[in-house]
Amino acid sequence: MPIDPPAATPRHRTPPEHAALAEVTLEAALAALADPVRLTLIREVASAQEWERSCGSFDVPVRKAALSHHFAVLRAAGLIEQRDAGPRRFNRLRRAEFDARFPGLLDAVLRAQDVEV
Amino acid sequence: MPIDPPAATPRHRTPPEHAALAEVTLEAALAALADPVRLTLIREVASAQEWERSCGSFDVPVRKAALSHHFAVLRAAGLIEQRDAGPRRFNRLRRAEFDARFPGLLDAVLRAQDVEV
DNA sequence: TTGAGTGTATGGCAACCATCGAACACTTAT
DNA sequence: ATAAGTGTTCGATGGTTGCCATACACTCAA
Repeated sequence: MPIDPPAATPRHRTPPEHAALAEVTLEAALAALADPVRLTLIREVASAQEWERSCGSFDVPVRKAALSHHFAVLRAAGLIEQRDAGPRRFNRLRRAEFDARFPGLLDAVLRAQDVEV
Repeated sequence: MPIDPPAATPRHRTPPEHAALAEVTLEAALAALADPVRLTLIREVASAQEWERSCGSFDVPVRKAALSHHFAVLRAAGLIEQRDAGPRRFNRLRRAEFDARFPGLLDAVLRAQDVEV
């Protein structure tokens, strides 16, 4: 593996990669949603403005390394898009695109009520 | 645990237990659907008559022990109901009940098209 | 330049899950 | 009684996953 030459101009963080929805399988989409932490993330980002929430602004009981992993899974499933702004990474739900790929799935998940205890 | 007394009349196999839909969590439902073998089972049982397909009649690339496990997961997720008839165990999709618990979810999953290769 | 803030990458670990072979239980037919 | 067919349970195994701590990379402000 070649070594990067020192950058003459200040390097920028490599922007996150996003999945093409056409290549997301149903199984991957369901697996991404079948996790309590990721479900919380999706619900919160769904109920916020686009690009409003940065990755660290979510109240989930995991450390930031695990959180970063969960966001990578959500990106790979085509569920969220991320954009860097300064030191933070902001999120939006890819609702229209995901709906086009899996019609009704995201709505059904977001509408589902949890059981009363 | 008490020992069963010898049965005077011929004993019957204990019928399968089915989940109460109210107690099925969204996470459990999604996890049950996020497996290729189980997805195949659900699709095939959905496109057949009720009580038409016995457990062994599905064309999935696993042995019967794993198959039995997958059916247990689908039962626990409230997705299928099973009934014994002779030596076989027949299946039906609990479509109406599952729809009432998670409106639109099963339809979205069954409507989802797989990616063309 | 230094430091604080934010997020990612890596390595390790524990828990979970899908699978199998084997043994078992039950039903039906011979 | 025997045998064939169907399905479950058990124990073991290998792979995956979720998590953490640590180290690193980048941005911005002081």
